[in-house]
Parts: sequence; structure tokens; C-alpha cells
Amino acid sequence: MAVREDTDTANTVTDAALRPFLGFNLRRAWNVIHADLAATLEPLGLRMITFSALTVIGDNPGLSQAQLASALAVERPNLVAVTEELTKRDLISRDRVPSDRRTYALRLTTAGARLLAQATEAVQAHERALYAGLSDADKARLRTLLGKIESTGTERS
Amino acid sequence: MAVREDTDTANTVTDAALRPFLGFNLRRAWNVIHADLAATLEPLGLRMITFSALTVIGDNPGLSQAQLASALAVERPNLVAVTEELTKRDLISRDRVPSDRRTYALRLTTAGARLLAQATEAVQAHERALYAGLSDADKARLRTLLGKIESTGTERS
DNA sequence: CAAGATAGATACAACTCATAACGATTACGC
DNA sequence: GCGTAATCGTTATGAGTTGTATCTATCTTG
Repeated sequence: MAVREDTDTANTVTDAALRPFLGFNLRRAWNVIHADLAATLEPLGLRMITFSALTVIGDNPGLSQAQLASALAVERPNLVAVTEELTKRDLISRDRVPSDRRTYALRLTTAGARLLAQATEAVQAHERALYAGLSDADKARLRTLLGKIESTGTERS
Repeated sequence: MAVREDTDTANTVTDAALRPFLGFNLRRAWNVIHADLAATLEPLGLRMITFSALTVIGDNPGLSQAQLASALAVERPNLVAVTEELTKRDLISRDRVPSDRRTYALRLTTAGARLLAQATEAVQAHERALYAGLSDADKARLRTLLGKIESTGTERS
């Protein structure tokens, strides 16, 4: 074990020892993205989970809350507050399905579709700004690499 | 606005609408890494924050809690419980500094250094397994791209 | 028809992370 | 020097996220 000199207050303390870990770099990048994304959505009254929910509902009109939960990779109870909030704000409708009276069919309202369009544009602008240093090829490569990690990890668990 | 057919229960509901967003892919990858990393550290009685703290303390012996907080990018109050836990488990020592009696000098104990060595090896094994699909060049590229995002974001805020 | 599975909801707990404020101590401007 | 401001560690507190267990209503299946 190498002996290290004490770092007095003048010395700068860094996270250099953690940088070799790829996971650490990914976490830091995610922190940055998350903060910027939250700031982007906040003026629209949305959080990440509500924006994601609107997006998936818009892409899959009529789906149930359980299907939404599965698509968003969260547990069912965590969606109750989300759909309740979106319903109260008249951004989505929750209609009982005659063929299965346990489930609700979720759909965007006109206002919901309008807000989603706005939010999507805002998020796209956020991504353009945040990934300005990356070429299109870079972004494609990043997407590929992240996908590989995700699939390796989900196989492992 | 394109009209979409209702997705009945037979249709599979996916997150396809969110995949174009790079941030979404990054979050999913982070989720996978985080779960695997937590499972790796759990048998050693460590969490991500305690592992990170031990690593930074090992790399910067004698540093203060405020310096540690800065390196870990968390607020000072959040470290109190961490240093308390590590001290109680005799993994670090907290010595008063004569020149500044407000601060503590944090150092690994022998047991702390031993556990950190074990944990570091476990985390390296976790990374080797999780990033098995990536070549060394891939990993280097990923690190570079993540670094660009991180620096763009921190400039922006 | 009875037994089990599923949808949504409720209650609850754990964890993470931030802010505000306080006593003790140190640094700094005048 | 001396008083004001800043810093360190700490406590209290709150917001936000996510999971598990459990309940009722409803549907499915043997």
C-alpha cells in the first residue's frame, strides 16, 4: 500500500480516484442532464415522470396504468399520484373500459397534447444545447454503447 | 397531429417514444449500473456514497469533511451520517486539527484501507462484467463523450 | 361456481438530496 | 486589535423518488 502525504487545506481535493470507474462518470453526466432537464420542464409544470408519462400515453393512446408502469419501468403504486395529477390538470382522460371494468384507458386530452408538444420541443432544445459538443456520429455511438450496457445489465440480473 | 389507433391490451406498450431522447437512454443505463453496483457493494456493508467516500479519503488523507463533500458533489450535511457511520465501524479516523479546531482530518484506518481494497476489487470486477460488450476503445470513447456532456452542462448552469 | 390472478389504490418505509439555522472557531477589513 | 463576516460540523426538516405489503373490485380459469 503506497504511503500518501497528507493533503493540507491548500491542496485541492479531487474526485480523481473515482474517475477511472466508468460508472462514476456516467453518474456525474446523468446528474448534469437531470438538473438541466428538470429546469427545462419546471416552467411547464412538469417533472421527468410526468413528461415521460405524457409521452408514452401520446404514443400509446388507450393504454392502462399497468401498461404505462411497465413501459416506464416503475411500480404500479408510483403511477397513481402521477395519473391523478395529470387527470386533475385535464391533461389526460381516464375512461373506464367496458370490456374490463378494472382498468382505465389513458388518453391525452387536447390540452395534454398541446402541452406535450410544447414540452417535447423544450426537451429537444435542451438536448441540442447540452449535447452541442457531440457530433451526430458521437450521439449515435453513445446511444449504441449505452444500449449495450443496458442489455448486458438486464441479462445479468 | 397524427391520429393514432388505440392500443388494445393485446398490443405491446413500449418506451419507443422516449428512446430518441439521449437523456432517457442514459438514465436507463444508469439504472442498470446502479442496481448492479449496489448489489456488488452490499455484501461488504457499503453503499455507493460510503464507497465513494472511502475512495476519496484514501486518495486524499487528512482532508476535511467540507473538502470531501465538495469532491463528492454533495452538500455538507449529507456527509455527517456517512462519516459517523464510517467512524463507528472503525474504517476512518476523525482527528482534530490543531491549526484549525473547527475541522476534522479524515484518514483511513488499517481496517478501512483493507475494506477499500476489497471493495475496489469488487467494483472493478463489476465493471468488467457489465462492460464486457465494450472494447477498451469503446470505454475510452464513452468516457470522453460523458465528460463532454458533463462539462457542457456545468458551464450552462 | 370456486380459486387464483390482475387492476388500481392505500399505507408505509427506505433512501437520496437539499435548505435553513445554530454554536464554535477562524479570517479579514478598518 | 476588534468587530464583522465567513467557514466547519451539526441538527432539524422537507421534498422527491422508489419499493413492498395489502386491500377491494373485477376478471379468468379449471
